[in-house]
Amino acid sequence: MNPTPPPPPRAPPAPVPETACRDCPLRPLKLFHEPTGEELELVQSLKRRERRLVPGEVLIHEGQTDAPLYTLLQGWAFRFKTLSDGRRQILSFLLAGDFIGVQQKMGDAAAHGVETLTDALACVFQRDALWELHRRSPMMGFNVTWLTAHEESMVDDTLLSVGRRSAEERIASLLILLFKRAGALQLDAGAGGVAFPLTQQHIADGLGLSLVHTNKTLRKLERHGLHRIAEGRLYLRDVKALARLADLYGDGRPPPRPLV
Amino acid sequence: MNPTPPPPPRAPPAPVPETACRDCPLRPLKLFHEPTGEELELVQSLKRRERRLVPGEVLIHEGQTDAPLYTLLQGWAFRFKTLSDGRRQILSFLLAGDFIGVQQKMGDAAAHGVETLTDALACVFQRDALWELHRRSPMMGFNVTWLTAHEESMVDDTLLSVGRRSAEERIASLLILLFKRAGALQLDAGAGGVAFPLTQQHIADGLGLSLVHTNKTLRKLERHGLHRIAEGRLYLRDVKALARLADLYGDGRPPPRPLV
DNA sequence: CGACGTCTTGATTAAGTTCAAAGTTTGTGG
DNA sequence: CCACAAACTTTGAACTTAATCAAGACGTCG
Repeated sequence: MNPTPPPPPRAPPAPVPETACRDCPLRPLKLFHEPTGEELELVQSLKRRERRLVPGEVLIHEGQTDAPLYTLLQGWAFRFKTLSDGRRQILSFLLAGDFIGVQQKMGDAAAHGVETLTDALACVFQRDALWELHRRSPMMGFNVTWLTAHEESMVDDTLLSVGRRSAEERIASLLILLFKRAGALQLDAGAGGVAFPLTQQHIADGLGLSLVHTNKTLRKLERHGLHRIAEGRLYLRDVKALARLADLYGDGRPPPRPLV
Repeated sequence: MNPTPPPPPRAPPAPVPETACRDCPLRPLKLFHEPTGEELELVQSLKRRERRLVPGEVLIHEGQTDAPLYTLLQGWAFRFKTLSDGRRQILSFLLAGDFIGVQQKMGDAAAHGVETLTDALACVFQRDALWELHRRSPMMGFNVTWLTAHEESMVDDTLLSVGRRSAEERIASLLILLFKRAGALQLDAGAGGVAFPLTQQHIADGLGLSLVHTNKTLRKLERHGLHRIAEGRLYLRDVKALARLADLYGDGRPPPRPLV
């Protein structure tokens, strides 16, 4: 079917100074709820350390039993599952502000792996942070539920794509969705495109397509002037046409969401 | 691509006596956590009423903005999304004990529809029950997060299937998974098979396949003696072979989970 | 330079879709 | 209890999309 080569290994990260939650680089983005001082303190108290990662580094191994909780502070990553013969499906892409590891419910084995696409920085929380969050702040607990539900609805979208959209449609919708997410995180909106660290293999694995067919479809859309990917950036040339292809409805800015 | 005919309409349900949470028919199944008296009272206080449903009835419409929260007490249902030309993807199947509606985050439009497969009974909760649950019982809030994460991990599994498994493999894994879930809910284990209300169209829509190909693949597996579906029941004849096909690992009983 | 990872393209093949048509089961009303 | 309609299942045949196979081009890094 569709095996995927093993991820590229690289040198381990060097130690770095820590960021205080109150100085979290993500807060100024007004993409998130304004936390109270108490909430900030609570999160800070649960944060164990930071972890700096290089591209292709595995944050959580499939089947790992003791994975901690993370919040991605910088960079891109993705969640994935693999079949025993190597076929891989990327379940979702993770960007700054995404919460990682709620799925491996309590002491259970991680049902999916997490790997970085770029250099990245992640907050590491102690294993019982999830419970502490709920126990000590119902609001933060509620936020975690919200984030988890939000994450699920992104997987729902992908499942719709992979199950029912053609290759062209899948790619169009992925490009639009990632463009929006990445755009929301960078100060200057879409003008000069957004950073786009995926290889075609990642796109293929995220959409249930083969590498070759992904390439051909991507080229076709590009030839028709719908988009362009160059030097690690994505430019949408004809959002209308892409949206039409993708059969995407909603377009409003995403509502503010919690940050843990 | 793959349009789906509209769901069959039927007469509206008649009013019925309500069930008290403390007499919840699901509790005895020891499939769920043992709730404290307080928790039971809390849930009871948030429960508004019950809703009895016939097969093919829509519990939540795609895009509906004021959908309440439900817990499915009896029967089967499924969550789905539809493309504007009618192609439909079933996102997950819902069985007794499943919590419905967490995804439509707070006052937002439901991103997916929910429809029954059988006669069903659902507990209806007031709209702010999600928050009340968190606020008044961190443990119940935590349970909601757990359930949401669990639900996501089921979608993850389906995405792996639809993205990377062949038709045979997809069907094998769906049959096994549903067999386990349904089996866990009926007192007598798999001996005589489990109730199985899906039509081939539902299987197709759940696996991203066409109806015709689903039928052919199903027949093939049946001819090879792997399973049998008859009179609305599913019998697994060769679980080993099915599991091998599906490339399924874990087999232990599912851990007890919360019931809200 | 050579090795490796990524992208690109053409040719061939296979899995799955679409079309068409019967056959079967189930529910309804007379 | 029968007749009929509707929904569901089954099968064959033609067609299409996407996978697989095979090479080559390009770029980066040691």
